[in-house]
Amino acid sequence: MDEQERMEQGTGETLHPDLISSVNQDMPDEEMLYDLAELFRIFGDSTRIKILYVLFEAEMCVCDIAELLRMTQSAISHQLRVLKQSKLVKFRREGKTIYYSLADDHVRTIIGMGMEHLCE
Amino acid sequence: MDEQERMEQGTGETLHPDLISSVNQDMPDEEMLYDLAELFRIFGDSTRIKILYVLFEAEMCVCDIAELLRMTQSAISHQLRVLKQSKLVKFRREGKTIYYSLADDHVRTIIGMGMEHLCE
DNA sequence: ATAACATATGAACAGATGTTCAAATGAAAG
DNA sequence: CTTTCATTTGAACATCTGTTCATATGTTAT
Repeated sequence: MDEQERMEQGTGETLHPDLISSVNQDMPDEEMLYDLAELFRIFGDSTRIKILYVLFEAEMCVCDIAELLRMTQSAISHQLRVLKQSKLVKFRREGKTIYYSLADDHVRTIIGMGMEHLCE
Repeated sequence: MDEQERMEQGTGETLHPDLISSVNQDMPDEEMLYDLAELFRIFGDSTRIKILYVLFEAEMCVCDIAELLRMTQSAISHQLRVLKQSKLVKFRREGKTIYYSLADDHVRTIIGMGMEHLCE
């Protein structure tokens, strides 16, 4: 076993102690990574993805979305609540009906990235 | 109910029928949207996000990652399996140890997009 | 006021998900 | 072969998640 091998395999405690302490310093704080995961978790449900996709094209009221996706209005409303809390959609009231739309262009970009990854 | 009522759209049928049929035609097929959601679901867990983040910096073996994240090697292995199946990480064997690394640059881009959305 | 309608909400349930634990591979060394 | 080490795997468990159902809120019209 030569010197290089010895460096790589370490002595017993850890396999690559230098690498570990080096990477440890560059890690963003716990909370940010948690928030990041939480953001992606929102996109990680096909009902929500469909809602966002549908809102790509136009603002829409709850019952429109419900019919488009052939789901109950309640289910859609629950998911819109999640999307609202994550600031991914916004809404405006017009009489009895409430129109939802995408909050900003990041949604488009993020979903676009996902599409690109799939089409390979 | 009579015919006149039916024609007048007051029957509770739909709020915006034209919009619905228009958007309906532009919808990608069900399966693609499902796959898209599934891709994002992978990013939607903080353990997996941390693993990916750590692999930004260097290829690493399972026990390194486990120590960096202060988690059991088993938990890490289970998650690496998920990431492997989604083609987000790749690996190579070198003796007893297995080195994992990012499969391609899409991972970086997608996570980057998420970061951008958060920092607003 | 009441009725009709669009949406929201809470509780409950089934199914999915992440971690742990114990045991099983698989590879190198003695 | 046996031991040791790095990793994988399966089952069990507790937690989380999405939908449904029934009910509540809020708005407009009668």
